[in-house]
Amino acid sequence: MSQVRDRYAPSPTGALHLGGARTALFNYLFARQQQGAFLLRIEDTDRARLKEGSQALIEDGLQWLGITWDEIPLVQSTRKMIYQEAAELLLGSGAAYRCFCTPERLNEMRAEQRARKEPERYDRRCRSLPRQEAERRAAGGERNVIRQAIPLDGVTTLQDLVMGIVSFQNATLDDHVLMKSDGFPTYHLAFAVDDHASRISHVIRGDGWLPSAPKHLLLFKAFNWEPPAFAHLPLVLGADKKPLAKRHGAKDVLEYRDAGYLPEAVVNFIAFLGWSPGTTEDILTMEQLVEKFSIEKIQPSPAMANLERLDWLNGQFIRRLAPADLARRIAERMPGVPVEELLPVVPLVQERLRTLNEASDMLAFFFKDPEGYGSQALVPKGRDAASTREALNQVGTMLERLSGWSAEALESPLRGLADQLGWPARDLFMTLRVAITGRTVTPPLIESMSHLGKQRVLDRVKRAGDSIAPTDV
RNA sequence: GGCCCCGUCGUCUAGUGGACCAGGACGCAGCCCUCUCAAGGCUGAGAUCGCGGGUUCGAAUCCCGCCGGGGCUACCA
Repeated sequence: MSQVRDRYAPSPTGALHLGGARTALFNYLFARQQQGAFLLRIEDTDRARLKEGSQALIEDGLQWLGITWDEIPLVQSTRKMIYQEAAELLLGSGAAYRCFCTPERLNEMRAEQRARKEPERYDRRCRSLPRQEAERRAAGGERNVIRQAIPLDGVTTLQDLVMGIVSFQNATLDDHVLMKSDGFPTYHLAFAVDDHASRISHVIRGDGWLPSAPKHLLLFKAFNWEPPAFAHLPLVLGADKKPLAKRHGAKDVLEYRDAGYLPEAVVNFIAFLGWSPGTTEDILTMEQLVEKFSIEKIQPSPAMANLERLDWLNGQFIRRLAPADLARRIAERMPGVPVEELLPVVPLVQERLRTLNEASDMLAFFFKDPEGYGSQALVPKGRDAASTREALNQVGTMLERLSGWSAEALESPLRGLADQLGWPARDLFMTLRVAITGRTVTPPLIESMSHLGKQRVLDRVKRAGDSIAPTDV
């Protein structure tokens, strides 16, 4: 079989959301695995819906995920002439015809069809217009569109790689518009012309296109071109069970980046939306996905995006990162903190993170003193302020005299002191934790103290002790 | 309305006639570990495989009907 070539063909009407990203990913995985080519095509033939900057946004999203394309993206709006020539070809062979019906007439026609509970379809009034007459009127400047002349009978059968065999009665198909009166092609024409021109072997796209797939097949036939293989992907649903694509406010993938998700995790997450390797493996890198991907394993039923799973996956991927790599990624999110200073403390939080953004909160105390303490937090349940202050004093004195400052050197003296005070170690540790970090949830205390350094620890212990107001005593 | 697609724990899924009184994962509950929180380990609750009929010695798996959900039905993609 000849080379596999596939593509992702978004229309630039907004950002890249998870559903679109998944379509792109599946195309990418398949092309890579088959050592073929993955292309990007910009479908901007609808001038009314164009959004400025959307193409760049989509490209940024794909690049962030590591989905790269092999050729310069085809932009449809630059190919107007080519579509027009293709339409002429169809006109010549009778596979298409000019239609002069006005929007008003079409509206009336549909209203009547609806009233009679008939299928709403173009009634083919212009289909019987003699060719010469149609061309004369068009040449005279009369507004017209070009419609596909669908065969009046017969069956068109699609061998879909995901959905299986799907058959359509030609009689139920509409003579839809191929060329608009503004000279731009509709999706259908542009799709066939471009996929043929790009020698696309596999069309992997959203299943919203399934109902028009027979028309596309018929178009290829009319051109006498070899049609590509089709794979229609089921919808991705949001938590509200509404299709992601249509859901108001479907999130841009770049928002996941900003929220502290790893592209590796997002890729893994969307790969499993409607696909699985057929084993119990659930953490796969892009390379492994390329290796294991197969269109046959794509589920034909819609998948709901379960964001709790993304959180878990992200944690898993964070844990698998080399500490230096993690430090670098965290540094990007903590302006003013150099990577070198993050390097030693990042291992303390690596297995506690679910997103990159949580790191700055967890690590903040290494870089600045706590804002202040409520004695509430400092004083353990069942203790009073006076004895807490006394405990802090004794810790200070003890630590000051300590010669070593490794975690090992710190631990047993601290436990010993707790014993001496008659406090459970956990209580003393909690008081110290709050004194040193200003929070009750932190990385491991002793190691944190060790990394923080003797002087800063002593300062904070003293400040905490002093903060317990005499009135509390 | 018409055409088309889909239907296994809350969610993602394994499963393609016997090894399935349905396996894994997320989430949830409990226990263990433990200086907090996580991570990790163990245990548990959770699916009469949408429903009803067939076919078969035997069906989540094949057939038919029904129901439910969704998509498309534009000079949008």
